[in-house]
Amino acid sequence: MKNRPDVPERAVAQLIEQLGRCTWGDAFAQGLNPAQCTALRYFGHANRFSRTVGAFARYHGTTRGTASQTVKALVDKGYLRRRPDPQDHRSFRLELSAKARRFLVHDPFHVLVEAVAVLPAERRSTLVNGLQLILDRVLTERDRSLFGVCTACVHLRAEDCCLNSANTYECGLLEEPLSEGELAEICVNYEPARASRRGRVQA
Amino acid sequence: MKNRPDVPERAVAQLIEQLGRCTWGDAFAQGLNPAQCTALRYFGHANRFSRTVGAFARYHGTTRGTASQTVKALVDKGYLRRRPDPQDHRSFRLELSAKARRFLVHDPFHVLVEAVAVLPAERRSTLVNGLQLILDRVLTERDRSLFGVCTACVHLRAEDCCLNSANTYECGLLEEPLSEGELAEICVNYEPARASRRGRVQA
DNA sequence: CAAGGATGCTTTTGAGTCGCTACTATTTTC
DNA sequence: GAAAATAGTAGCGACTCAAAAGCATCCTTG
Repeated sequence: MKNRPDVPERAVAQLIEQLGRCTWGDAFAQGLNPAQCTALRYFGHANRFSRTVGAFARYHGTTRGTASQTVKALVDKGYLRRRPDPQDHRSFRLELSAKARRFLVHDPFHVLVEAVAVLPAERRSTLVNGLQLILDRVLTERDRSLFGVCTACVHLRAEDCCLNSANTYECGLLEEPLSEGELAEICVNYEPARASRRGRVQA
Repeated sequence: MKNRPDVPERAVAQLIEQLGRCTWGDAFAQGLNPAQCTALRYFGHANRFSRTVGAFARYHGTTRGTASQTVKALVDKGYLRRRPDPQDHRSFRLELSAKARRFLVHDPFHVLVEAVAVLPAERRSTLVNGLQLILDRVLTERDRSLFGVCTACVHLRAEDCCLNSANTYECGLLEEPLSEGELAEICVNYEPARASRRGRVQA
């Protein structure tokens, strides 16, 4: 059968596009549109500094106006609750309702997750690394914000002062303490720990 | 920095979603919308059996009606030419115009392709395999058509009859000869060569 | 060969998204 | 304090998309 001659980068790109498109199409299922599904997933995994309209707009690569409409729809439908930010009175924090959490359990997105799950762990690991590299690169190219978890962020400060088993963390940028659980949530202020972000010189 | 505890399939899925979304947003660039960009790319890589409205509709996971509109817009703008299918008088074959080829050269999609290109070839290879597996699985789950190249298709017949350097190919399904160049194009009649497609029993 | 159904495609229609511009309110900077 | 930056909202217009209805052609089956 003549093993394929080379692995053109084209093929990877095409697969990514089609897979993306695929997950996109699911979303009309439960009366929510794709943007709204993405938003719910986002607010389910974003840390407390990032659960705002603006941060979601950046994550989704859209305008604040559009993001505002998406969020409004979700609030009206009872999936999100908004409460004023105690520090910044222009801003609102958005929280998932129980209804939203229930939705996420049956998220059609799971088909994709399960499809990934059949790969052996090692395989998944290379996938994650590869995709993350590609994503970082593309986002940098477009001057769009990166999003990532604290454990890979340059701003994370771990203060294992006294006991070594119960060390505390904080965000060096915002100077806010971080609970253990929050370390795995994605953040709008993420900056890769290793200097993998090229360019970004001016402005 | 506490290396990450496990590689949850969630992460892969999330990356795929974000990357997909990312390429989606580009597309407004040149006066074309995302669907139209995808269509141009599709018709640039689909083989002659698959350059029809219906095949594109299946590829894109949309209705023929919607696909028809997309194609019509591209024809009106001079990106696609349609000519009647000599065999089936209901159908039309769609061909890229020179304008379309020029567009594809500057396709914003290339940012993604180039981002992929920085990975070493071996890495890309595992990426392709992994993503292909995921995609096949997801598409099967949704009862959607798979698309793939002849070289990986069960219908390919290679007839290296006389000279071994100049062997000819044909599609066993359509019983049509295939040129060497066509082997790398994607086809709507693709069926994976290895029996990797589970289920699909009835109808 | 004729009837019925399947297939390929188009058109229309209506709901709904998205991005743009303009706007208010709050915060920050100087 | 005034000016600039930032968070968010509101309204508008362009446009997508899916659904349904319709037409032409092809294919079966008697």
